[in-house]
Amino acid sequence: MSATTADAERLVRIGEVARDAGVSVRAVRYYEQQGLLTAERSPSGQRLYPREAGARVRFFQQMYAAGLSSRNIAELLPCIESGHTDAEQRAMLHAERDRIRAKIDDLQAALDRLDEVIEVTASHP
Amino acid sequence: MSATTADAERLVRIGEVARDAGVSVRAVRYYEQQGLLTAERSPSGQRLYPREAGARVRFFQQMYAAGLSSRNIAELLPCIESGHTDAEQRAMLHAERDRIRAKIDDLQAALDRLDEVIEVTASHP
DNA sequence: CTAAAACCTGACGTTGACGTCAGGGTCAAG
DNA sequence: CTTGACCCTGACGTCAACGTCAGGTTTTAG
Repeated sequence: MSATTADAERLVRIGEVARDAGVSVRAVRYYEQQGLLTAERSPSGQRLYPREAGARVRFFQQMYAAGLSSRNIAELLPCIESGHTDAEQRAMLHAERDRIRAKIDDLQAALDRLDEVIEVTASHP
Repeated sequence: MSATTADAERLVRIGEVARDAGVSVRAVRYYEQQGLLTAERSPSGQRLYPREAGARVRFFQQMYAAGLSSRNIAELLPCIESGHTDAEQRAMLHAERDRIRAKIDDLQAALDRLDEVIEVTASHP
């Protein structure tokens, strides 16, 4: 009830965002440089983030882990925030999805090969 | 029947291996440099490979795609060829298998997130 | 008030799997 | 015989997501 204008102050500094997301401070600055993240500045110039910043950074990590580049993620963000996509964005989304699917299949195939090796060599200690 | 000593001559040059495996000639030379591949040499110094070399290179590609390094693959090869492993090798094999499994899960999670975005934005053209 | 902890801006370093260029042999075909 | 197509050995270039160091300001704990 008392939270309409009062908690706009609930801002955190970069170190907390980094710890929250499990990445380095350097990484968070890098994301800003890549246009993935923006920050207010304190009078002395320190970055101030809303508390959701940590979750946002974890999302970046998830996308990076899936093989998306900073550029891809940057293109992805407006789609999420606006809920709207143009033709080019839809094409990108589908291409990335297909790429990830293919990669999962590749990984599964590689996993099977490794398991073969493990099984065969398990009987010959 | 006539193939006991006669087809040791069935050797191919690097370009054919590369085409066969779908990689660059440079890549094949790189694999040799990493100790993954050995080649005979013609009198003039050209590399000569047995015809299975293409399949071998495709195997490398599969492992690279799974995130193994040249070093990992190099450690893997003797396990395959000898069918024997020591403790360190078994540890590596298990570690890599677990890593790949975890990566598949990560990719699946990322895929789900992407699909969410695609589904949401599909209704808002 | 002071020292440690955290932040700032550059800017160069790292890593791996190649790409690419330089400069030069080799080999079947016409 | 010469023109391509293919091969050779270095050796420097690339790209992305940070790591790391330098040199300096700010915030916090005591």
